[in-house]
Amino acid sequence: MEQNLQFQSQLDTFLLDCTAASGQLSPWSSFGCQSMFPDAQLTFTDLDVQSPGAQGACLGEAEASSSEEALEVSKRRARRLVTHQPYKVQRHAANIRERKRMLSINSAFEELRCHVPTFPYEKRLSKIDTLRLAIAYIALLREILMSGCDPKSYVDECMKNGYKNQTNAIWNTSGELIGTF
DNA sequence: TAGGCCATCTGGTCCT
DNA sequence: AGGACCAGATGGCCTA
Repeated sequence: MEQNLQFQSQLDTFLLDCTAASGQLSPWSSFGCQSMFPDAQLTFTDLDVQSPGAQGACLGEAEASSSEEALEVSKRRARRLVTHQPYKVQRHAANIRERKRMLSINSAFEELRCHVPTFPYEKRLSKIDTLRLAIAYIALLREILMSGCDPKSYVDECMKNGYKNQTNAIWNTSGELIGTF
């Protein structure tokens, strides 16, 4: 946990440094991420052409059926074009924020993994397995509470008979849920 | 080699 | 206006 905080603060400092670097784009791509813009001198027009997302957006815009929609789309585009001088800088800052956001989500997943029981030999739970197992685990705990039985004997009983909760998900600590929620 | 998982980038939308 | 959140696209890595 403490390591986490330390890492977070180091990351914050680093990210701020990158952003503050005289408004220039930092060479983030050299830090292991695959930048869509290997050339930092790309113009906005280049971005429009090269970005797959932008292509999709343009496609969607082209598909706007009604004239009102088309008008709204072109207005939106114009607004974008007008405010684009700092577009690259804004986009880069947004990317940094997004990475930070994903990091915080991932650290929350790590924390959740610590609370979901697995066997030591099991490989690291994926995100989706972590969520599903957490749901099943909570359901099990709830059932133990509702039963009023001794938790250990309840679990022993489950192990003996094969656990099947009320949502039809079969409890399996290897991260595989047989059946559906 | 295909499929699963993941990180990253991106544009859109909503909220403050 | 700017930030948070989201979902789609893409490419890398790993494993069966």
